[in-house]
Amino acid sequence: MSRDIAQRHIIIPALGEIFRENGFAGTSLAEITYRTGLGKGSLYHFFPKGKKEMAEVVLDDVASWFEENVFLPLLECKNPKHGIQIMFKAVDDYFYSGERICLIGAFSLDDTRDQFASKLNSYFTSWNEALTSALKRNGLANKQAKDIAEDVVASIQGALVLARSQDNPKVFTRALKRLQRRIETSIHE
Amino acid sequence: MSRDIAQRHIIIPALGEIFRENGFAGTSLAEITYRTGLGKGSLYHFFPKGKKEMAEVVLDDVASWFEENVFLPLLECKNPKHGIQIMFKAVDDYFYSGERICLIGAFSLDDTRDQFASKLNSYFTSWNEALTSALKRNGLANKQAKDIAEDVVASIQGALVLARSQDNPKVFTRALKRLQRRIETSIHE
DNA sequence: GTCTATAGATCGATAGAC
DNA sequence: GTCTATCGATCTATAGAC
Repeated sequence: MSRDIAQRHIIIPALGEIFRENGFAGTSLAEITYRTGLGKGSLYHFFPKGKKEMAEVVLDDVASWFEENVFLPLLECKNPKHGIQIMFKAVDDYFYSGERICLIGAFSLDDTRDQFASKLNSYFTSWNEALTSALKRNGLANKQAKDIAEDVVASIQGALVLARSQDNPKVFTRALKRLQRRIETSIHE
Repeated sequence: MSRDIAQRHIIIPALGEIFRENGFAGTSLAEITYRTGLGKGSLYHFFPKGKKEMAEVVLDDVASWFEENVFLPLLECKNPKHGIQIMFKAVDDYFYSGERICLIGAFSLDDTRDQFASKLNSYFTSWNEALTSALKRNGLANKQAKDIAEDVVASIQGALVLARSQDNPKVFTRALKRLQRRIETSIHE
């Protein structure tokens, strides 16, 4: 790995948090300079296309984390019930039990979406498909599996919105428990 | 009503759509000038505190629409099952069956929240409490009513996020139907 | 009340020294 | 590679003519 790429990777987590806090339009290069400790010259050396490229790299980083820690376990776990357990644990960890928002969801709401449409779309599509697959391997019919998967993925997003607006992370953890119970019930009936 | 206040009310819906499309940080006075047809002089005449005051007035407008069309029916409808029906119809109408986002939800996700915290918080709290009340009057126990209400309010937000990210409003209408069925089932068991 | 003109700050991005 | 200096554009907000 070249030093450039290595250096890029070092600041990606910081970039992610800045975009989370301020949104895409609300994030300035001045703040990125301040928070990363890198001057604009360095930033443009690593990200020649500027702020948009920084966001793209962050979105790719989020997607690959979920690929590895959520979608793959759902798709490949030998015991699909265990795959779903892994998903809920990973989701709880990733969103700091409700104290962190979903960058993909946030970018989806305003016209920021149009600049990153395919990345945002494929994130949720992959999640939906992976969870549907795990549910079907648990014995659910195709239609019901799709129904529950969409419900779960949407509910997680909604719970993050609600937890933020109420400044109460427990809204999120309560939702996760509800969803786990709902899946358990569906599988066992 | 003074002419100032009347004139203010005329442009509030336009302001709302602009903030919905661009977010708070992404909305410029230049675009507001262009879309409303009012010069900056006029805008600052009606909203002396500028962009922030415009957003506050829009948020109040959203809140009062929901008070009248969603929360009050839930709280006061003689037949609480009918109140819930009214809620789902109003929600479907308000969000244009999934083609419109929730401004309150969008403002909640990034640091915009901190500027409007109490308005965002009370919107969701009121919704939650009104729906909980209707569910209890349908015979549900307090705990279960609170549980379902939080689930429904969060799921609606999440479905709006998902519908936008997938550019597919049907994700939203499917979610509304799921939630209606879920409530029906809870009440009748 | 509504406009134009513009202040003063900040924006994203670039240039060039080192 | 990283910095400082700076460009031109755009930002919010104000001033003042009408």
